[in-house]
Amino acid sequence: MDYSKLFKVFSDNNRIEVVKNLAKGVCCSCQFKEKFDISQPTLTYHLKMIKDSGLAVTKKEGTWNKYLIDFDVIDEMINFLQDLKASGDGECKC
Amino acid sequence: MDYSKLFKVFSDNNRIEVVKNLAKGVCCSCQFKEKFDISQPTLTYHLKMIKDSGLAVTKKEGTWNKYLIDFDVIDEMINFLQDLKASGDGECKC
DNA sequence: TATCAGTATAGATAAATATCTATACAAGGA
DNA sequence: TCCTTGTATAGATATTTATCTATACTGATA
Repeated sequence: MDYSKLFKVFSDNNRIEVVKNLAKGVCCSCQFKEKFDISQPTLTYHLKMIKDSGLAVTKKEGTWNKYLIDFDVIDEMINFLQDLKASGDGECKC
Repeated sequence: MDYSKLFKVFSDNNRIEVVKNLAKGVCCSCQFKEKFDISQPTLTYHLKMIKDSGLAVTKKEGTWNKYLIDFDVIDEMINFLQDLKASGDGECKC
């Protein structure tokens, strides 16, 4: 699990919005076009990045290519952050 | 709260390691030097970025500048991801 | 089969990023 | 007050990123 790749998805505000929409079930590019002020190739670029990180999977249905969030991966991110919290108490050990 | 800035902190593997160390209470730069193969100015650059995101605060003690993780901010990130999960069921609504 | 709609790739580019070396600043101690 | 140590800034640079336009590919349908 490459956490840097995963967290990088959320390092861009356009991508955060794309992911939020995917999570809500907006899975077709056609629906994004109305919502964002970015070109179709740029949207494809972001979707590919989200897919490559492991956060989404694709399902081809005829002409449409559906992107679906893998909620287990979000859980892994949450676990990562919770482990980080549990690893210390914030006190300096110097 | 600028989530893109916050998540960007974790988009670089060196920074992830720095944050992990900070969380464990390794708060002085001197201790990082032995652990990482990066120069002192590069480490300062990463620490500044972590601070600017809000994930850490600094406390000057004489010559030393201590960096301390704000665990509440990690909680906010966890909440963000949990809200994302709660926002849908992964089913396509097209 | 020719066309159309949806999607992806190629190529270009401006901006951001991660890194370095050299230098400056700041606080404590000889 | 000068030196040392810890830290930050300046300036340079190679790489990565986000974005675009133009083009290609892929299925469905007339």
